[in-house]
Amino acid sequence: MKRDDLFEGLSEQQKEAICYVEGPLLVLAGAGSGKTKVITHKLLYLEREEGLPAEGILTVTLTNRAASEIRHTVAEFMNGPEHNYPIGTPRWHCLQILRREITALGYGTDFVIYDDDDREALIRHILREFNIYEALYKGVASRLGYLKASLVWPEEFVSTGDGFGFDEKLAKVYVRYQDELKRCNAVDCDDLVMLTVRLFREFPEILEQYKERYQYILVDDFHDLSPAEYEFLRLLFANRNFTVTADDDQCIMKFKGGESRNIYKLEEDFPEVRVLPLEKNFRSTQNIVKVFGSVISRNTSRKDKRIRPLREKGEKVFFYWLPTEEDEAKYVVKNIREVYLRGEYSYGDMAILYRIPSQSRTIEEALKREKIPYRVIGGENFYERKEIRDLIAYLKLIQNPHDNVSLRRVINLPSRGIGIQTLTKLEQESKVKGTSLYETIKEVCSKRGSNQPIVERLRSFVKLIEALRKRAGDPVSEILKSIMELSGYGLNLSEEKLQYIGELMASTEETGLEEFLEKVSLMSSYDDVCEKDSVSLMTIPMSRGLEFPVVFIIGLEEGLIPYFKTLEDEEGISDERRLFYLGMTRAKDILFLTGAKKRRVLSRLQEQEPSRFLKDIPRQYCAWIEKSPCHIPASLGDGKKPKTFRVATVYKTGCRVRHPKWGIGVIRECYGEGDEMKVCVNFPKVGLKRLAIKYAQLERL
DNA sequence: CGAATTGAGTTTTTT
DNA sequence: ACTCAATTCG
Repeated sequence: MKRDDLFEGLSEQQKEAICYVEGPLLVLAGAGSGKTKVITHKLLYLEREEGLPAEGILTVTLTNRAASEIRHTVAEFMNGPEHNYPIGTPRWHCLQILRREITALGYGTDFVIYDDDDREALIRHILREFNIYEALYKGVASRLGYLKASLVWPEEFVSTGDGFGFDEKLAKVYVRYQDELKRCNAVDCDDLVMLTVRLFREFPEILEQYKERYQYILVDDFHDLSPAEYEFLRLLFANRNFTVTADDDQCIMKFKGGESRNIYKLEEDFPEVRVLPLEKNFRSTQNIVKVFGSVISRNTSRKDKRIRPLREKGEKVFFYWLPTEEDEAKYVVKNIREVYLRGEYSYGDMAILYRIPSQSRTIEEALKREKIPYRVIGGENFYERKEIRDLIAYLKLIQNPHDNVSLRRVINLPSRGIGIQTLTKLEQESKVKGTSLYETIKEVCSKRGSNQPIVERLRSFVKLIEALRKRAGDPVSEILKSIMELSGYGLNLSEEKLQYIGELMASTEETGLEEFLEKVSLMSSYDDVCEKDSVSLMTIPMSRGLEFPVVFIIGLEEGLIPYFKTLEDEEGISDERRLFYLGMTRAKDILFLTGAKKRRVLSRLQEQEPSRFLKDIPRQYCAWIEKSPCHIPASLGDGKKPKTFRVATVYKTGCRVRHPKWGIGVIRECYGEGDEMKVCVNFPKVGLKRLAIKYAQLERL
């Protein structure tokens, strides 16, 4: 492949960013300016032109999705299969390092990873033990996560705590929690980064080794890294060969100290860093750029950047203000249909974005009614289902029987007659002896003479786990089968749940146990977004890094955007504005904004005010339509002629028909009446066809 | 010990 | 309105 291919279609600024290798580089990139492209192509450039081995280039992304996209593009350019080059999220990289080096910190290399659920379970257990109001566990969990992401170790927190009340208790819980993890040979998700930093700090020779290995470092979405992740990279940055891309306007992860902290910190830590702006917006039409540009410009304390639209004016941005949320849903669906019938876009090109997950319900109902295919991204995660998590707990226990959290989860699943009383006794004993629960149970069982029924039950449980552990080397699907057979789990499970389990088995195929557990625990909402031809629904943060030709943002009301919980300080409003901005920047061609006057919030009907952010939008770029009881006349402007489609008696737009030759298709448009009616039908394999009902032998489905 | 009923708390976003 | 957890009864 030629060098030119690498630069095809790139702006001068992008090329410059790619070729600059003389020192650290910070690419300040506006939305839609192709910053991920810079990262990907720079990786290829370094490999091809600078002669660096691809294994020696550390590439960091924020999401697994972004990582696999880069991996995929790289493979494409190299005309080869996908390699396991070091491309991944900070956690993924840290995990790779810890698997090799963690013994230095006193853990075993076969440590398990606790996900958020496990963490919560453990915290609840500790709270109960400390006699702290157990319902606080959620708050405690998030505080602990925050502390860890901020790189505050338990012992540090004990000394910095203000010494009274809640923080003191929290410190105690934190210490205990961390101890317990180590005793179970487990790390939680935040530990991955925190422990790697500790490893690098305490063992400089290990850090040296990795600095040598990674000759160049590429970081995408640098602005959203946690302090711990920043520190992890800063340590590796020491040889000063790195490129990071950042946009403070898109920063939506809030960590202490404000939005562009990472960017300022980087400039502080590496004063020689070169800053290169990326200002051209390739993605959105002029109107859209003008609209989101004027919204974000109201934020103070941001790095000044221009965004220059490259594209044509495009369609105006639509705004609808409607009486109720049901009307809003209807309008959205109606417009989806209209845009779809115009023929340029398919359902997969459209996305509906909202602030909180519960907003999806009304929209979903409307879409269902109209039979429009859709998918909710990041909704019910497959791996969050109870039955799946139960089985995963079994798997974790097989890998590491000292994992108390998983043991507590499965010991009475299915019911083995081992209840809380027994468990409490066992826990007391194991606390005295300082052994894991599993060891304690084994000990109890080995005592001869005790033939109480309860001991018998424990024995059969141990027997089960031992038998399963013998299969630990099998592929996961085999292990799962054994679990089902030997444990009797699933004997009285619903057909539906069994089906999910079947799906789980099918999805694991030949994967090994360790590999599988790692994949699961690092996964968040990893859904491939653009695969099927259906409308995507998701929260705005979920949409980060994606783009869609047609975007709807719903619920543009005070209390929702900006969300009422964030209204306390100026900082919160800025965060919300960035969030709104992020959502709008996802749109390529058409952007719809909607809001409703009446909405159900927490089961009560509420009167809503239009979002304050709407005031920042200059009307000349919009078609502004307010249909509310207060009858504010729509601002005139040319708007778009409302496209109405004739609804025929028998054949309607959107319905499915079968043609003898072309098979099944969808009617996109109808013309004329009665006998004279003609329809425009889209056949998946053949394309758009115009047919007269009179002659074509169509069959309505 | 397990099932059923009642009651409380809950919806901000993510790795 | 809905989900999750605790309590009480069998």
